Amino acid sequence: LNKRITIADVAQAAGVSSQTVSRAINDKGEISPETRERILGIARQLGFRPSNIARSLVRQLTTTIGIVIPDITNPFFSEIVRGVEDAARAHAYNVFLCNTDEAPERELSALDSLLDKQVDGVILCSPRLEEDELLARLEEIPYAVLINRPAAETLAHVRSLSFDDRAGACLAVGHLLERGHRRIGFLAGPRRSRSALQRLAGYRDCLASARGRGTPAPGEWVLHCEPDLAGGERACRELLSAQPELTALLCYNDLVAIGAIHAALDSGRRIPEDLSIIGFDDIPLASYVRPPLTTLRTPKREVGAAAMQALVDLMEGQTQAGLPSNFPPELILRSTTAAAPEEMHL
Amino acid sequence: LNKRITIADVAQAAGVSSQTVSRAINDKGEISPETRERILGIARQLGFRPSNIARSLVRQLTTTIGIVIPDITNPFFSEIVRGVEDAARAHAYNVFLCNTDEAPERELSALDSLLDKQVDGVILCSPRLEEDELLARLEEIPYAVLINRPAAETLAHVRSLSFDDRAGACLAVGHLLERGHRRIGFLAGPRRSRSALQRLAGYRDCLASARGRGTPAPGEWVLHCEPDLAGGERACRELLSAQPELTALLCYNDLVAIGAIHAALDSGRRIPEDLSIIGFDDIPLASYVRPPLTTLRTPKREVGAAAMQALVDLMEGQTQAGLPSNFPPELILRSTTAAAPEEMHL
DNA sequence: CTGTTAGCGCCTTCAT
DNA sequence: ATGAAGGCGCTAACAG
Repeated sequence: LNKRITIADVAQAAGVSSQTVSRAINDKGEISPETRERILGIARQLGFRPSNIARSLVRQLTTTIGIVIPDITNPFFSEIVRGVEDAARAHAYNVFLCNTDEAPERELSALDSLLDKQVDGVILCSPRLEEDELLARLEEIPYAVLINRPAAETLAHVRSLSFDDRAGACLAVGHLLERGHRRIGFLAGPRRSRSALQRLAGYRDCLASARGRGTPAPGEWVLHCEPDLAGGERACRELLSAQPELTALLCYNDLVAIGAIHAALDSGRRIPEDLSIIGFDDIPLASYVRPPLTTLRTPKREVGAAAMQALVDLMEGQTQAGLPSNFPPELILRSTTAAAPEEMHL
Repeated sequence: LNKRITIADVAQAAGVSSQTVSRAINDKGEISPETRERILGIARQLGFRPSNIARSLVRQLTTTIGIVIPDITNPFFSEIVRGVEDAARAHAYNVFLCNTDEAPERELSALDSLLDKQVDGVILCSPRLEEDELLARLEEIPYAVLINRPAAETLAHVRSLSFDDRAGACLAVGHLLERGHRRIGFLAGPRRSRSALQRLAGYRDCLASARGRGTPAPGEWVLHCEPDLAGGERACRELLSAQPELTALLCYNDLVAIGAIHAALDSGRRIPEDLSIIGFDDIPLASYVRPPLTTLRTPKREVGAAAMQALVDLMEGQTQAGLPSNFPPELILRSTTAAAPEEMHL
């Protein structure tokens, strides 16, 4: 409709060169305060908005970043994204959101479209890409921060932050062991998820060391599943009917745990009297479910914010020294765990 | 590091003018198929990526849109955003995400930054801006779709989609009335939210008509609250202690309802025997909570997708005829509602 | 302190 | 079917 008004229009109206206008709006030193104010006044009055895309073209910087996650609908990721966006706003960045549904090819095309848009950096959350493909894409990206996936150390423009999933799983298993549980199952989440694998490793290690050397937990106690309510419900039903001797269940995340509670209750088990359940992440709803869920709290927002901060540091060429890169979960005791039923305590 | 490779580089390598390369990558007609293929081959081989920002500068189009919402952490909005993003991807748009925490000034600055980035359009979800400020901003935006806020009909570049909150609230109240409830409270959500006001209107109308002409529900049965778990919990506690005669509670959304269940259970009430509760939205967790929540399902993803489609139609100058703009909720009966206790049924 | 010249990478005329 | 000139809106690098 009404044509875009440019720096040249302002310049003409102010009777100066467009360069002077540029200096005024960019608050560069070399300009007299009076003319600066005068120009700014005229600009405002004309309704002038600098074109970021023109600016980006010359600066080769867009003050834009991308975040790619499996699914914004998952509370775990929406918390991370919130942390990222808050931090991004504080640094005057805008953020592109991309969902991939854990599909590697969607990850690829998300990264492609972000590269096309010339984002200054990207935050990649729980990538499912194969190592070589990930590395290939990472080479094209100016700066990247990976969440829950170690970065090749050779890449100076890439950083990696992780939740300490292994330690978290250990904490959970330790708690159950203390309460006398010995037959502990694990609803393990997606097979391709790194955090699922880490949590599995923590579960295995802790359980094995408690059972004495050379006696790992039976593989039948572990069942992979979709990381959502339906996945947890289905997996719990299946696992409990195959392994009815289990007295406790560690779950990949809170959604899975809540699904599992549902299935266990349906099967006539009482929680926690007959079956203890521990979740992972401590989503806001965890304490509102019945019974309130014992879980491992992961600092989701903090990690999101830290990822953005790391990205900014990377982009500004600052040092990364001293910034934490491994975020330990915290055990939150609520009401889904109790002493093991009919079990010899020590 | 390695300099960006441009259309000119490809042109040189192919021994043609950059114009020809441009024609090749844009698949314009006027070029021989052979040279086109040859150029495309060279481009691929050189790792050429067209610069979207240069392209945007000349075309004055960015294939980018923005969505502004109160909080991505709220499952209601994350579902809408997911619908938007899916549809956007299908149309080759990227989407900027902005959270406002329902703060009008944050809405303003979100819109500002989106305008600076020259998005082609924006989807504004549950805006809290005053009418005049909203209109002022809308004028600067090329195209906009509002969700849950009627647009001024004079604005040809703006469309509006809404959930039929009023009808939904009526449905809920009707269900409760049928079950014999007469003293029905409403945990009404944010005072400034339009959908809260609509739901309140539906609640009032239906209740008043049931109680006979001229006898509206007492104002003390309504309490506004934050639209989250803690808000619902607190408000329920307060409302029940002030109005212990209530036998049913309609809640602004599922989060509030779940918080309310928590508070009601804590106060010693049984649900649904002593108190019936109805939520709004049907978030995924609604059926996993104990007792499973009776609620009104709003088509969140569909509305998100419809909003994006409407925006695309607007941007492409297509007609909007026949597209729905009012989305009715559906009553989902689960286990938090029952017949009113000790009440004369009819 | 201010203005001029150039060019970011691409596409839209218009020629050829 | 292809090329040459010009410009999208802005800023860097020099002048003055």
